[in-house]
Amino acid sequence: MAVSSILLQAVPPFDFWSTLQAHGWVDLLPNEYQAATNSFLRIEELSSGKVVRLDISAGEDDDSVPIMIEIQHTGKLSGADRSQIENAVRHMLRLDEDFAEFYALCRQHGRPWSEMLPGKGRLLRSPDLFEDMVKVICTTNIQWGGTRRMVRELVESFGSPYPFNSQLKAFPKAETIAAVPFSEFQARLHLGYRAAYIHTLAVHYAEGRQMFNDFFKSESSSAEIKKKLLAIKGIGNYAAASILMLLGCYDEIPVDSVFQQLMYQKYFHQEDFDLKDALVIYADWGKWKYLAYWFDLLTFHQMAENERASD
DNA sequence: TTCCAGGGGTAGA
DNA sequence: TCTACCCATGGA
Repeated sequence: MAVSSILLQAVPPFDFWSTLQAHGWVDLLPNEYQAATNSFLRIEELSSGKVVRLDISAGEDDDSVPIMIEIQHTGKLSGADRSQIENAVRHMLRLDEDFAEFYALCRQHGRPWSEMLPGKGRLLRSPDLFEDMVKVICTTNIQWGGTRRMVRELVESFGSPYPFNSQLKAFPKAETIAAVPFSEFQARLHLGYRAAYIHTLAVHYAEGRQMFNDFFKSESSSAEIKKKLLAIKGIGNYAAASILMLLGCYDEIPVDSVFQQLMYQKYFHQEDFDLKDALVIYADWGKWKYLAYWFDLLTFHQMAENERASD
């Protein structure tokens, strides 16, 4: 086994821990949170075919936050391999996104947003859009434990194994799933009615990867991207808002049971409400609605947790 | 055993 | 645009 390393610099303010913990993505394979070191590992299949293990952690510094990537691999990493790993981690941690405008809005709003510390607000994502789209479909109409199970089944059944520990696998490529007959794909996993959505997505993604990657182009408005997302079977309003967030567009709220529960408990005093009235609550956040809602949700749960602890 | 989850597709109004 | 109904699966 060979070990290499890459050091990145995150421009402050940057909060590594909250980026990992802000939503559940760090707990979905092939990511694995390492609580003892406040880091996470990830098995990544590179374009060169190498399957490597990444251990990603962060240090403390006043001027910049060093992001350390330890890479365990076979043979020698090429320049292209190293570049791909660096870009993947930059993308996952959103090192190139600028949240200054959001932080300024937080300071203008009252609590809880005024307590938003700069550096927070980022939500971890996957290096590849296909992985994030599949994972979002796996969050629909199921509890979180079911999402973790379905993603685990996908990785264990179709992911490329890490050469030094075949128990560890990368997230399956769209091409890999597309090459499996649907009947076999459906039989080997327990995805319910989502099996057809995910298999069809894999086929289309493998055929037209560039079309999906065009979602990242800045000239596409989030409304245009949303329209394209809604045309994909298995993706409705909730999933589209979630995928837009993962793409870096925060202007749509993912209306699901979690959102409804927050509205019911915090804003409508345990009474029925109209969805339009609920969405008005975040209307003045413009293109930052998702982050405003998500921080509201996290702090509401944190306060409830604190109250339980003090009882 | 029943209910429903970090919903979505479809048909019909 | 809105509503009713159906969809697989497994945890609570």
